[in-house]
Formats: sequence, structure tokens, C-alpha cells
Amino acid sequence: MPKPQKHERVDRRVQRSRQLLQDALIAMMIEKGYEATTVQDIIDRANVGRATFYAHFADKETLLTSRLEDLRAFLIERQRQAPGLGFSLAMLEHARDHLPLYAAIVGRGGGSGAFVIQRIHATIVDLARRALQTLGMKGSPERRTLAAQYIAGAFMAVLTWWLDQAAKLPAEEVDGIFRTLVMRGLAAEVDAAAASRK
Amino acid sequence: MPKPQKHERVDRRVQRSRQLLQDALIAMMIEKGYEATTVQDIIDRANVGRATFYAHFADKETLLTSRLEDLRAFLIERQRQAPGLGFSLAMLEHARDHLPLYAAIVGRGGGSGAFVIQRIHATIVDLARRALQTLGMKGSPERRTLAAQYIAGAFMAVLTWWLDQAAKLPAEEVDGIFRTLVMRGLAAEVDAAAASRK
Amino acid sequence: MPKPQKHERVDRRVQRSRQLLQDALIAMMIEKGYEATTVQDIIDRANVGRATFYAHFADKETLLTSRLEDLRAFLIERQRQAPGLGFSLAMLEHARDHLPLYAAIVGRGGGSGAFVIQRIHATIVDLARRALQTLGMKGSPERRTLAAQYIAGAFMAVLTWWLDQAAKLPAEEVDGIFRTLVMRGLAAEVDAAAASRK
Amino acid sequence: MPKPQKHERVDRRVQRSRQLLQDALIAMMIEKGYEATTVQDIIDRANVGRATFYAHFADKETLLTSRLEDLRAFLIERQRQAPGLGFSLAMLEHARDHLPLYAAIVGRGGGSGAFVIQRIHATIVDLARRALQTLGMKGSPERRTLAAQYIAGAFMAVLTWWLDQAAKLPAEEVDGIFRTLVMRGLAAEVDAAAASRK
DNA sequence: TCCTAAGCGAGACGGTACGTCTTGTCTTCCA
DNA sequence: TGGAAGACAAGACGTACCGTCTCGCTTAGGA
Repeated sequence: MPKPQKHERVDRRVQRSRQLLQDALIAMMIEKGYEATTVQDIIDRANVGRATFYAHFADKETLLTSRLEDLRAFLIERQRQAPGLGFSLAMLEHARDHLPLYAAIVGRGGGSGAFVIQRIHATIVDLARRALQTLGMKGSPERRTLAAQYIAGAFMAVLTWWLDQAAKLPAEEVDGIFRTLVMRGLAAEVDAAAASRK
Repeated sequence: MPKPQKHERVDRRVQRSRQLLQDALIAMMIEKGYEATTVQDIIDRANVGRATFYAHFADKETLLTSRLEDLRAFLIERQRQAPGLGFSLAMLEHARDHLPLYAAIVGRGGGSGAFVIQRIHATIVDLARRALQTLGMKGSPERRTLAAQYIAGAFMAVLTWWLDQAAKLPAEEVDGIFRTLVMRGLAAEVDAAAASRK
Repeated sequence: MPKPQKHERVDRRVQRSRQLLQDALIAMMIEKGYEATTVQDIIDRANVGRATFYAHFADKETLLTSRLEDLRAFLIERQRQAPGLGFSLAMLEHARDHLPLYAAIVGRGGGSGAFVIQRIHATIVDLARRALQTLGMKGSPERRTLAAQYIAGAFMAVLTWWLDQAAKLPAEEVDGIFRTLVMRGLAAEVDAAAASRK
Repeated sequence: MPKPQKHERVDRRVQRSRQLLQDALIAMMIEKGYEATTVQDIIDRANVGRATFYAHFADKETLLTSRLEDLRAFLIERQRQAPGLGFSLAMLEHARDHLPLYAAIVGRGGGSGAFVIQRIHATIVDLARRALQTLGMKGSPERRTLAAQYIAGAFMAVLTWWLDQAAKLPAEEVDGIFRTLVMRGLAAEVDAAAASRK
């Protein structure tokens, strides 16, 4: 029976502290937005010592990133199941399922969550690049990167707008519109077969 | 003859101070990025008293906004001259002509200029909406807003990517690619005649 | 007939401004105490421009001093009429007659008017020295100065206490007690005749 | 055995910081006077962070007060050993033993240390009141308070004068003169026996 | 009566201190 | 021995005041 080795084992407390801090960050983001949340807010909410915070995360940003890793993993998995622009619906659903959080990120006049949005954007760029590969996009790597940026930027803007509208339209409809706009634009450059399949 | 009214006149010194502060902000943004620039940096650079800064601008953000008004005015004018997606080339050229500044905004790992980018984004959304009007886009206002967001988001991403590449491609080429992607995507929804004209 | 020389003449407006400022200082001292009163407070109250203030007085302290000159002149005159410790009753009466002002100076927990009190103290020291001369005090000049300080310090403390008590005791009674304490203390060193006369 | 309770204990660092700040204040007072010393001066001298200053003391004044508590304790102890006007010699000796500091307080044209002097004055009033009780002074409480003020004011003035003279006279001689002036003045009102004993 | 220098109000300005806040490091003590 | 508690140095923030300055308007008082 594989009893965990001393040095491989991660102290349960460590995991617990990480979790408490991540949850506290989310809670505070909903309450006051990402920028306005201080490290003090987070550790108060998590009932954790200041030193503990810095033992686990270099700063607030790193804590956020650690949390976004979960999102990234989720999107990659969904994208694997539905190639093409599969991340689109997955992201929309995720946002809808955590509406208070996402509303806090995109709301408050816009500027407040800029940093968080840009981090998610970076993740989406990555997924868009994979999608274009799947779709067999032609052209130079440069063109492909440009297209990935185009797609990611457009998607983030649509997502943000949708959330600002309190996500009134069904996620599926927004996904459809977005995918149509993109695929028509790329029509001449992607493998038609792959595109239609998707 | 419109002799300036007493209460409308603005002290020459006031204009001078505003200008000094705006210039200093730009200089500091190039030097250390927007986020890293402190109010003290700005007033030191502008040779201006702290109180003077706060007499003119509520904070660093307001100062930035005041400066972006100039960009906005420039883009609106260019858009007027070249309807359709005219803002695209105008913005690319403006960025190319002030490359050190824009490089500082989009560079430094991404997060640093998030706030500035989002402000420009908001301006572009406005211009995109006007463009769609000019192009006679069909559909509900909702759809039109979504499309404007889509366009603005895509454009900002392309712009950011281009600048991160040190603006190696000619602005005209990037403009062409961007406009093609957008117009093909919207093909079914805009006045074909107007679109082709542009 | 002494026709006013051009450079000696003072514009009526100058006198008016000085007066307005002195009055405003007094008003503000009653309202918020000397320390808490700002130059802005004074010029607002006086309806006077900032430059005008500094044209007449180097700073708030100088303005105060100019006003205390009046008090000094008043006390010297009364002392002349009633030699010995004549300043005592004069000062008590003056304070009683301008109670709101003096109450503001000595009140507010003590520290607020320390500076003003010390200025008045300096005036009283001068008067005490004259009094000792009149009384024909013996001993070295050093001893005489010490005695003058002793008298002035004791008087100011008694005055302050009296005002803090809302000047409940009659000024004449306080004057009597004070003079008795001092004269008994000095008995061996002053001209008995002069002392009794007074 | 009084083991320190959790909430009563004070971190050693706290005591150290307080001490550093008090010492820095004294050093700066000698250097530039109390009024002219800024919080920044103090924390620079103490090698302490700005926040630390405000964590321990509400402002410069509170820091001064905390330091004067030591003086107060010293004087009370000496007064206990030598009843009557025992504080007089104690205070003179203390001033002589810390001449640079006291010289800075009373010097600089007078106004600079007014606030500090008034704080010490308040302490002396308290001691004078105790002295009068010991001496069995007769009369109403009002009269006793007046006398205490009289004594404290006279003493502070003598002390100030003495320091301004660079403390040339022996402290014992000044003490003698002061006590004589006071005791003669009060002769009729205090217990002759107690007075002579002292 | 006219003209001109001065006084003036209004308020912008550079400078500086304040008291508050947040960050990331470090120390103490408890479980 | 690891973590809660929190002190600490560093330094930015936005506010308040000071004493200097510039601007036009008003208003004496000599011509």
C-alpha cells in the first residue's frame, strides 16, 4: 500500500491554507473587486496569518493566477471534448455558473477588473491558438498568432458585454453568434471540412 | 467679436500646468509604465507642486483620461474622414507614431498597462458603434452593441499583439487583415454596397 | 505745519486693511483659537486678498504682535497712573472686558493659546521690571530681573486660572490677593514706604 | 507569581520602538526645537517606519507627553522625599543635568517651546497643590488653587529665566530665593510650624 | 477733471508636513 | 515545528497650509 513518503506528502494544513486563501480571494473579489481587495482583507477573511499568505503565494497576483489555473484546466478539458471554438461555450457557461464573481470582475465601471480580464484573455489566446491548429488554419505562424489574438480579443469583449448585460441572452445563443462571426471571417483560411464538422 | 468672458477665461498658468502634467505622465509611462508611476514621479518631472496636481486632476487616472481625450478626438476626426472601419488605420498609425509610449503600455509582461488599454478599448467601442451605423448594420440594437464589442475587442487584441511584435508588419497590412476578418464576418448583416465602398 | 511727506503718507486703504485683518484675527481666535486659525481663515473673514495679508504682515504671528501692541500701550498707560503693581488690576479688567477673547486664549485644554500667553507674559515682565524700579527694589540687577520674572509668571498663572474659572471672582479681589502675595514676599527687599503707599 | 498575561504582555519590539522614538524626539528638540521638529525628522532619526510612529503615538504631542511622564514621576518622587516646595530644587537640578535639552526648550526667542513649557507648568501646578496640602494651607479650595497656580507660574518663570542665563547661578541659590519669596508671601496662610520645618 | 501709480481681490503656484494605508519581511509565542 | 498574530520599514496617497507670485480691476491724490 503506497503510504505517502514524508517528503512527497504535502501537509494537509498547507492545502487547507491555500484553499482558504483562494476562497477568501474570491469572496473579497465579489465584495469589493479585485483591485480594491488588500492582502489584509484576504487573510482576515481566511483567518490566516500574514506570514502564511506569503509562505504560499508571492503576492495577490500569484494567488489569483493559482485560482485561474483551475479555470484553465476546465477550459482545456472542454476544448478537448469539443474541438474548434469549443472554449467559447465552456467559458460562457462557467461565467454564468459563477455569475456573482464574474459580474464583480467586469462590473464596477470597467477599470476595476482589468487585470483579471487580461489574465483570462491570455488563457483564451492559448486556447484559440489550439483551436486554429485543430481547424487547420493556413498561413504563416505570424498570421496564425494574429488570428488567435483576434479571436481571443473578440471573445473577451463579447463575454464582458454579455456579463454586463446580466447574462440575459442564453449562453448558447451568444456562443452561436460569436462562432459565426469568427468562422465567416476565417472562412477562406481554414480547412472547410474541419470547420463545417464543427 | 467674441471677447473672452471673465468667468470663461482660463488662467494661462492653468493651461500650462495641465500641459506640463500631461507631458510628464507620458514621459513617466514610457520610463516606468503607468502603474509604476507615482504622483510624486509626475510632479517631480513636471516641476509642479503636489497641490497643483490635485487642483487640476483628482488622481493619476483622471490625468490619463484627460490625455486620452486627445486621442479620442483624433480618432473621431479620422473616422469622419474615412467612414467604415476608418478608426483602424488611424489608431495603428497613431500607435506607430508614438511607439515608445504604446510599447510601454502594452509591454512589461502584459498586466502593467491593463488599465490604459481598457480605457482605449472603451473609446474604440464607441467608434465601432458609429462604424456599424455608417455601414448600415441590421439587427436589434442589442446585436449591434454585441458586434461593436466584438470589433473593438478584436481590434485591441490585434493592436496589442502588433505592438508587442515591435510593429514589424506595416500598419496598412495589419489594417487590411483586420478589416477583412471583420467584414467577412459581418457580410450577411451589413449593407453590402456600403461595405464594398469602404 | 507738517504736511505729510509723500512716502510717509499711508493710503487710507492700507489702514483699513490692517484693521480688517486685526479684527478678523480676533474674531477667529474667539471662534477656533489662535493655533487653529489659518491665514486663509483670516483673509476670508476680512474679505481681503492673500497678497494683501502678506503685504502688511510677515505672518500670523506678526499680526498678533501688532494687535498686542495696543494692549501693551494700554497697560503702560494704566501703570503710569497707578505705579507699583498697577498693571495687575489693569490687565484683569482688560481681560474681563474682553472675556470671550481671553477665554479662547486660555481655554481649549491649555496648549492652544500657549504662544499668545507667552507674548503677553513678555509684556508683563517688562511692566514688572518698571514696577520694581518704582518700588525701589534693592539688590543686584540680576536679582531684580529674577524678581520681575517671578512676578510676571505668578501673575500670568493667576490670570489664566481666573479666566478658566470664567472670571467668577471680582477682578479687584484677585488683584488684592496677588499683590499681597507678591509684596509680602518682597517685603524685605523693597522700599517699605513706597510699598505701603501703593 | 505574576506570570505576564497574554494580553498584558508587550512585545519587546514595541518597547524598543517607543524608546527609539522618545530618544529621537529629545535629540531633535535639542537640534531644532520642538515646534520645528517634524514627524519625518523623528522617524528618520529613530530609523523607524512612519506607520510605526503612528502605531505608538497619535502625534508629536502625544510622544512629548509620554516623555514628560518620566519627568513627572521623578519630581513626584523627589517631592515625596522633601515635602514642602521640594519640587523646586528637584526640577532645577533636573534641568541643569539636561541643560542642552532645556536650553533648547526655553531658548530660540521664546515662542518655540511655549507648548512644552506649558505642559511642564501643568505638572508643577499639581506638585504645588500637593505642597500646599503638606504645608497645611488654610482658606477655601479656591484660594488654595489660586496659590498653586501662583507658585507654579512664578517657578516656571524663574526656571525659564535661569536657563536663559545659561544656569549661571547655582541651582541651590535659585531654589533658596524662590522658596523665600513664596514662603514669605504665604506666611500668614500656612502652618508656621510646617513651614519652618521645611 | 483727468491720469497714473498703488492697493487690492482673487487665486494659482511650489513646497512641505500631515496622518492613513498597503506591501512584503521578520519576530514571537502557542498548540 | 508550523502557523496565527502582528510589529516593522518603506513609501505612496490625498489633504492642508504656507508664503510667493501673477493677474486685472479699482481708486486714490497729484497734475
